[in-house]
Amino acid sequence: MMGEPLLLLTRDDALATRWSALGAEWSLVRGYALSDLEPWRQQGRRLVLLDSDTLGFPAWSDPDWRERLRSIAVLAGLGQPDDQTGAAALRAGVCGFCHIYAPLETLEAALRVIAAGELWVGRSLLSRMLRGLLHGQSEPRSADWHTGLTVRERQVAGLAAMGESNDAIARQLGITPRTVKAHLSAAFDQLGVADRLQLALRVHGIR
Amino acid sequence: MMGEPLLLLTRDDALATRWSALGAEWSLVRGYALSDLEPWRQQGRRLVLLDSDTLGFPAWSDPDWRERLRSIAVLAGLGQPDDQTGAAALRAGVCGFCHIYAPLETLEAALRVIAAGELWVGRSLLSRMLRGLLHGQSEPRSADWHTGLTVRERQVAGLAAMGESNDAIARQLGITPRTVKAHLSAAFDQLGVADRLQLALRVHGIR
DNA sequence: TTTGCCATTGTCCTGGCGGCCAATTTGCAA
DNA sequence: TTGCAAATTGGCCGCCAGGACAATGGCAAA
Repeated sequence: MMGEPLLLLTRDDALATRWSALGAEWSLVRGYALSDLEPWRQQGRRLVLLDSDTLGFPAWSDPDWRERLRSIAVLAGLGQPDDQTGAAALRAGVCGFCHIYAPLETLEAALRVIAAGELWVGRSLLSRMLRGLLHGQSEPRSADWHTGLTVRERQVAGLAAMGESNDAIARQLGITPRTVKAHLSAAFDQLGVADRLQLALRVHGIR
Repeated sequence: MMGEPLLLLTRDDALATRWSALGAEWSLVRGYALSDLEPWRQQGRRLVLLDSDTLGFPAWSDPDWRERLRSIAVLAGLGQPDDQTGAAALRAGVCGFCHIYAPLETLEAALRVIAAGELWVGRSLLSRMLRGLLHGQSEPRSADWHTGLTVRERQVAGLAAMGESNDAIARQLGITPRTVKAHLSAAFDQLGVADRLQLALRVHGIR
């Protein structure tokens, strides 16, 4: 039950619930704002899991980030782990990033890596970085699958794209399965896809 | 209807049918064996779309490949576009590779690129190459999602992972939807997944 | 030849998914 | 204040997917 302290920084209670299963390996502490980072570091803690989706903080390009993240190991959960955002987050000083709704096994693996002082970078960004090296430029492509979607629709679409069922999504978000279907339908229309598999392919940059 | 000649090299009639839609941009010629490459080059043709799945040709490590592929632009369709296979194919001299059942838009884009003398390399390989550079070694991980699957099951699983419906798969393979379901069920059991979305995530290296 | 794997197809059935029509509440902007 | 957009939920209905149970023919190894 012990383990290194891990700060879960998110305003999304559903997300915090999802992350709470990490308690088996780390001592979880819930945070709600960026200002929680300062005391965390001063207490000698290092590990942080950061939700960049619901937190509504400054842009990654903000130079303040480097100071905020100094000497702490932050894993950033991104709504859309694409090249732009991921690279920006890395430049800002995070030690890694992954999908905001990544499976717990992935989060655990990533946290272990950054806890060991390494970097954890998703395949997506790596691919684009290398493509940029080869071709001299990187195309944004599917980086913005979520444009036109509302916040809630993004959440639902993100979970659906990770293989979650409507009921599971409903439970995690604390809403009715019916509402999940409503948001999903809206996302389908917006993205021009017919079902959740097509949506998943879109979200993950396939086709 | 004109356009640069493109050699479709496959023994899989269903695949050839699928590829036939490329006829809008290129003058398609069907090939059935590796020996068709030789006259193709001698006629001054360059573009080739190669099915490495059903062709049953020598391993990519075979040094003959470089000679066979000399001065022609070959896009290799791989059953499993992973780091091992992709890298080997590139070393063998192909100008690019992609999923054997990649959507036509992807094939078209790839063919245009290699027709222009560029390389077309999937994100998967790039990611792993860079990961190898960062960590000193590359883990096989999800590279072998197809182990334990029969040839037919791989075909079906591959198509399902690209978002095709059972009926669509049946039509493309010339079999009954019922048979597709049989192969899919077998694939589900083998891979330990419950539905086609989970299978897609597995196939594409997510989770 | 027997055994076993693979490909193929059939029917029945259940459950989840997605579409369609409709309603309420809340918060923000004109 | 009067909208308007977003979030929420309800019911109904049709379809496809996947599981259960079962069968046949081909082909290769033992």
